[in-house]
Amino acid sequence: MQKQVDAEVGRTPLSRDRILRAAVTLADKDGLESLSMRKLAQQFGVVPMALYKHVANKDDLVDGMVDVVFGEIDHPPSGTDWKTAMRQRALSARQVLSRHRWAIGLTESRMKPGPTNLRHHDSVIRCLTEGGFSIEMAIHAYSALDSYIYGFALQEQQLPFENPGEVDEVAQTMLSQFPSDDYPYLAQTIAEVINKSEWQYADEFEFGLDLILDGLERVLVR
Amino acid sequence: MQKQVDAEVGRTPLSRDRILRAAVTLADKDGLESLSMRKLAQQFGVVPMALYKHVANKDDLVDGMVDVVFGEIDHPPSGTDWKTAMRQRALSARQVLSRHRWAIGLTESRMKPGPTNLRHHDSVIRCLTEGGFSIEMAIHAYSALDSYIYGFALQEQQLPFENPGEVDEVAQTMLSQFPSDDYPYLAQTIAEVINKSEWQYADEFEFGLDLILDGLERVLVR
DNA sequence: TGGCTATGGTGTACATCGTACACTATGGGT
DNA sequence: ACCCATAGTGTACGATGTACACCATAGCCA
Repeated sequence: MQKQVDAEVGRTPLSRDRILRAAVTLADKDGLESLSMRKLAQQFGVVPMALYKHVANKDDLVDGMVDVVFGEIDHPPSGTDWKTAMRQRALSARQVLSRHRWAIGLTESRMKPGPTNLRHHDSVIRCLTEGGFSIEMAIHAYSALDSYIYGFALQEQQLPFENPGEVDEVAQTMLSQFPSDDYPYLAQTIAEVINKSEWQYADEFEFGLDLILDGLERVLVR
Repeated sequence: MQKQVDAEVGRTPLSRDRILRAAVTLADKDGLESLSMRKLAQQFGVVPMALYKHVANKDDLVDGMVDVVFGEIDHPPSGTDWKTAMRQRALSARQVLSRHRWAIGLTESRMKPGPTNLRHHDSVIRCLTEGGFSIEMAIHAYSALDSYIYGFALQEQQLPFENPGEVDEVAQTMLSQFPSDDYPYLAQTIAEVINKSEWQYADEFEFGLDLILDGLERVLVR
């Protein structure tokens, strides 16, 4: 009987994996805020409580989603020097985090990291130690790099514009909003941004990244 | 009549400011997750809807809370070189963010920054340009530093332990949890952490911070 | 002095959420 | 032929944000 319904609706059985994937795409589209068990269940043509056979509760769901996202980040490739490997990983991480902007503040999950996470950490530390870092220095380096990466993603997420095209417009209205005498330096900065057309915040990423990587290299060889 | 009630209960009139402060301390105590309009209203012995005379809705409330928090961050002090000034600001920011851990992921508020925020930005840019940075370089520097600061706070917030005392314990259970053959480098790292007693993640902050500051100095004088 | 209106607090009501709990159908193993 | 683990259903409850209509007060102008 139920089987017939399933067949009619063209329903594949649920699974933690399918649920997590659907949840991620849903969050990508509408934000995590508006992701509810009910809407998620609807995606599968299923009653909300059905999800709870595969997921302990909403927190568990979100933990799983975060794990999926972090699984998308490339490991530092082997076969190159640590610097380009870590650089590549950083770029991948930024891409992934900007694809799943909702995941950024959410790393409470990592209180109990999944295997995906652990494997990634292992890869990174391996890359660094093989590149000549002591364990202690590797910790320093890893912490510095990831802080920068997540922080950048965080800032990028909360800019008052979404597309590069909007930058000028937003900047203009900001300038007109407040008397530039109140915030002279800020006003000058905004003017500069308007001036050099095609400025994108995303381009800032590599500047800071290289600052850190170069700094690490310097303390390494010392 | 109402006045009598107010007097009996010892009630001062509400105000946006009082509400925001109460909300912040409440969030500090129990986390933002469990901050509800009802609980907040209860703090004042008032019905939930009363708050809406001073606050547009919960988003507006949170925006206000974030603004309060960012107002606590020291501006870069004038009268010193840019490097120590910016260093001091960074330390202050970290302190504030670790005092209000809930505020870290929440900067969607800054989509419409309050005056507090604008004034702070102005201060920072001023500090940098007076220190010899071009506007373009100041943007680079500001972005790099703040990305690092927020990212570090984010990471710190989501560590699997709260007090330095727990570090060893957590590390031990982690080590025993997974076969160290699966994650050899990670295992080695954890062992190292256990080994050097009194390791605190907080100490990592200054390493990365100085990495960035030194890097900035170098590109400045170049 | 008396009444008008803006302001701020009240009460009720509703939609939406996460999820506990009891149920039913199914399909594989004995 | 039966049993039982597994997966999906249905109903129900408490909590939450907030719309809307209401009322008390205080300050103002006549």
